[in-house]
Formats: sequence, C-alpha cells, structure tokens
Amino acid sequence: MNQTLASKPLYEEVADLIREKIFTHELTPGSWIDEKSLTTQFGISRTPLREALKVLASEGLITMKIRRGAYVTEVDKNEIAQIFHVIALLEGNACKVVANQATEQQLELLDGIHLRLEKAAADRDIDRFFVLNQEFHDKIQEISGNRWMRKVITDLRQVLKLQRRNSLTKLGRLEQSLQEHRQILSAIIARKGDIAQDLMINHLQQGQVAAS
Amino acid sequence: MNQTLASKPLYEEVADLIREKIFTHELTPGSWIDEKSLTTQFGISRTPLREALKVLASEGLITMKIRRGAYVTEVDKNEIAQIFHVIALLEGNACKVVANQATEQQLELLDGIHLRLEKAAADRDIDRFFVLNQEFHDKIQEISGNRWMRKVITDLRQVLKLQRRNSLTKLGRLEQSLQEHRQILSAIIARKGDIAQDLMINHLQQGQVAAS
DNA sequence: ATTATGAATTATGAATGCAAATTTATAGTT
DNA sequence: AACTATAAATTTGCATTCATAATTCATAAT
Repeated sequence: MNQTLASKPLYEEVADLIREKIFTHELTPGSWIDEKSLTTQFGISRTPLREALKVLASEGLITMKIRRGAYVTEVDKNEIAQIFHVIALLEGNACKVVANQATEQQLELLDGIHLRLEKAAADRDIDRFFVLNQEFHDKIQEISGNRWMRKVITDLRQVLKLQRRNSLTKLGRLEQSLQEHRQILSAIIARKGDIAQDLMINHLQQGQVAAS
Repeated sequence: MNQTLASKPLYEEVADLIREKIFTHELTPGSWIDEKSLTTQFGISRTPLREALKVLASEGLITMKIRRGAYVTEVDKNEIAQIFHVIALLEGNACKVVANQATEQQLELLDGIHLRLEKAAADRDIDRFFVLNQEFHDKIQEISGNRWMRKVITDLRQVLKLQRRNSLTKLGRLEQSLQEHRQILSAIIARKGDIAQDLMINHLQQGQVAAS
C-alpha cells in the first residue's frame, strides 16, 4: 500500500475498501472475513486491517465473534424495518426543519438538484438518477444543519446497503419515487413543514416496501 | 491485565476503561490521549489499546488527528443541542410506540420502575434516582422494540456525557423531572400515544435547558 | 533577550513475531 | 462405514519491533 500522500490514515482507507467489498457483495452477509487474504490483496499487514475491522464492527457492518474472527453482518427483514423506521423519523424531521428554516438560496439549490433528477429520469439514466436521488436527500439533511442527525442517517443507510435488492431497481418505482420527490419539494418550497415531513416519511416507507 | 476469563476481547475491555476515564473527566475534552501512559496503566500493549481508540473514535467520543494521536472530543453547545434534538425525536417516538403497542404486562414493568423512582426521590437518594431515571428511559426503548433506535440513542447519550454539567444535579430539576415522568407514564398507560410523545420531547428539551 | 537552526528524543503508524485457541486432517477403533 | 482420538495446520489475539514523522531541546546567530 503505497501511501504517497498521507491524506487519510491507512486503517480508514482499508475500511473504505472493505465497505466496497461488502456493498458489491464480493463479501456477502454471513460470510467469514479472511484476514490473511485481505492483507495480501491490499498489500498491508494485519495491524491496520484489524483496526479497520473494529471500526466496521462498531458501525454494525460486520460482527466480531470472539476467537473466530469477523463476519459480515446479516440483517433480517425485521431489523431492516426498524432501521427504515428510524431513518424515516429523522429524514422526515429534517424536511420539516428545512421547510421552516431554509433560506431562499438553499431552496434554490434543492430545486436545482431536483431539476437534474428529473432530467436523469427522463433520460432513463439510472446510475445518474441514483446519485442525484442520494444528493437530494443529502442536501435536505445538510440544510437542516444537524451534523449528528446526518451521521446517524449515514451509518444506518450503510447498514441498509447490506441487503441485496435495491428499491429503485424495480421499474416503475423510479417514476413513483420521482413523483414523491416532486411533492416533497413542493411542500418544502410552500413552507408546509408538517406536510413535507409526512410526505418524506411516506416516501421512505414506500422505498422499504419496494425493497422487500 | 489479568484476563482470567476471556468473556470479552481485550480491546473492548480497554474501550470500556477509557470511556470510564472520559466520563469521570479523568480525561477531559480536548486533551491528548497518551498511549504509552495508558498501556502502562492497563498493563497491556499498544495494539489492543489502539484498536479501542479507533472504536471510540467511530463512536464520536474521541477524535483521531493524523500523525498526532487521539484527543477527547470537544462538543460545543450547538452540537449538544443537535444531539438532544435527535434523542428527543427518537425517544418521543418510542413513547408513542409503547403507548400504542405495549402489553399490559410491559406497562406494569414500567410502572414498577416509576414507583421505585418516586421512592428514590422521596428518600432524596440522588444516585438511585439517576439509575432508575435511566432505567425508565431504557425500558421504554426496550418495550418499543427497535434495537437500532436503541443503539443510536445509546451512542448519542454517550457523547452527551462528555459535557460536565448534568441536568439533574440542579436541585428542583429533580422534582420537576419526576413530575414530567409521571405525566409521560400516565399518557402511556392511557394509551395516548401522541400526547406521550409530546411530553417526552418536552421532557428532554427541559433536560437540555437545565444542562446548559 | 529573542529567534533560527539542527540534533536528540519521543510518539505514531505499521510490520513482524509468538503463544494459545480453533479448525482440519489423519489414524485408530469398533 | 461411522465414530472417536490425536496430531498438524491454520487463525486469532496480543506483544514486540522498526521506520518515519513530529516534537523538544540545545546551540548559535542576530
């Protein structure tokens, strides 16, 4: 691991790499994580690798079993529902806060993202839609201004990514999702906080149904 | 470190010990964490210590600065408010869920804790009040049954503990807190979910004011 | 006295080493 | 052939070692 410029500590780089492997299902839920194999793959020693594993464990992405190593966490349907419940609660509230407190400038930024989202949908550019969809949600959280809420949502979304199916892959769901975003944005711009909140909660609930 | 029975991996034991030091302010926010000193104190090597530090960092309790070690995280007033906001949202929702879905048996358990809380308050047993207060909140989360929500709340409460002042130490606040608990419990038992939620949110907001 | 400069010291980040536990393979018994 | 017992190999958890970056301290120059 040629650390030409120490922009990030090695264990974090490694954590990122392992996350990748988990999200692409190169490492599947329930499977054992072979330390030796990873060290040779990454060309590093076990020390930073094991540090990375502990971080991922505390994020809930992997599970450490005493004296028998690390396993990719398996999340059952019930837990997925629990996580969605928390995310919906938080993102819903973020919407409300944004509707009530965002500056006009901030709303324009949000509108800009949505516009590009519409375009990506029209172009049937799924990958781009994914990215912008994420960006839309992100921007709402950013505007709501609660760093800690954001961290919680990010961590939980990560765990959700453990499951294979991704809601938006279902055709038709994309169009519906877009429609929901439109409504959310309208409510926010109209400064209708409670409505925006309910719409976002519903939007995320829909996503869960589509994913299951 | 006499690990007579390997019930827990060493790095977790160490993480617990460091958390203790942080919460008792033996390690104060902003201060540098001396690895060498801790290894000699605990009688261990740097490897499990550094693993523990990384876990604490991902919990937000400490902050790693590249090539200059670990520091106890400083949280400013603004961030405290953000954390309270998230906790209030979640615990408020937990109340609602409990009010709507708890079995009679579960409500009796909750009532039992509250009874003991009343007793501790009457006896002016502050320490016991603290413990039971925590237990009351915990039980609500347990009954609400969302493991992930619980983890989030636990982690955030941990970060709150970084600040020195603790709300309940203010005399008078204890009595008020008790009063608020009474109301919350009443609302839950009366199955009034929305009211219980609002009361809990308000209760936590009060706690924040008292703490600042 | 104050500020630079550079050597010595110390701390961090990561690799390596080692003992104990676990798993796998092998041999022996029924 | 199935089952148990034992030995070999692997893997984990932790300690130790090593290279390099950061800090401290002493010395020299202004």
